[in-house]
Amino acid sequence: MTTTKTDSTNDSCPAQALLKMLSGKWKPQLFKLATISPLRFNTLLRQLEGSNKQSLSVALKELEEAGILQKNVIRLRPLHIEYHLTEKGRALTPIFLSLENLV
Amino acid sequence: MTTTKTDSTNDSCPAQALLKMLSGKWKPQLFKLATISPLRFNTLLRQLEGSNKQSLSVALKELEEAGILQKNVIRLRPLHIEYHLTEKGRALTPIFLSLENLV
DNA sequence: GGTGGTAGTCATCTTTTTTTGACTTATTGA
DNA sequence: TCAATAAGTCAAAAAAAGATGACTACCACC
Repeated sequence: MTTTKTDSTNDSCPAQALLKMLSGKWKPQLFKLATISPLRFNTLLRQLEGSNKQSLSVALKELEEAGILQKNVIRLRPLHIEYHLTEKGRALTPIFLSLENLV
Repeated sequence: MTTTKTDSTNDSCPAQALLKMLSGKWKPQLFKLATISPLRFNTLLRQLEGSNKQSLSVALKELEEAGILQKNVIRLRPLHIEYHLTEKGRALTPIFLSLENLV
């Protein structure tokens, strides 16, 4: 069984999944904020007007699954969680900036 | 009427619209194919398995409106139309490739 | 044992995107 | 003028993404 099925959706375009993931609602903002400082859930919820728990939760989880953000639990009084850029996330930063410059 | 409304969706993230546009279904493939040779409608329809007229039509139109592709009418026997990269589209190419290398 | 803060989940509803299939326009060669 | 090919459009349905509001878990302090 060699390659019989032509999966034109993904085969030909490795960037597709990454692009789609990056472009989901709130994701570009989250990524950009993360290049500045680690993210915290309720802070984001207040910061990003019009956002909501569910969407942020999903967005953060997907950025995490894509290996762009990493979750850190911080044992403080009311228990904090911080999301910060991974190495892959940092590698993405200059690409993101050149995209912005193109606009 | 100065800026009263805080449009946090776009203000803070110039790349967002471009990312969203680029990530629509079929768009990354169309872009990538266009970096190789000009695109033709029915050829794409056969080439991209699972695609359909409507989606390709919309995708091509949006890539055109975004200034990435340009439409050329070629007066041949059954009338051909070619979509080719604009300068902006060519500027995007290296960014696209670095995205692919990141995956 | 009740209150308050952080960080969520869950079911449901709404909105946006994508697909389907029938129909349209333009040109040309027989 | 009829058939064939290229390049679409349009209305409707289906699927995916996003929003809403209620609820949960964990800890600490009073």
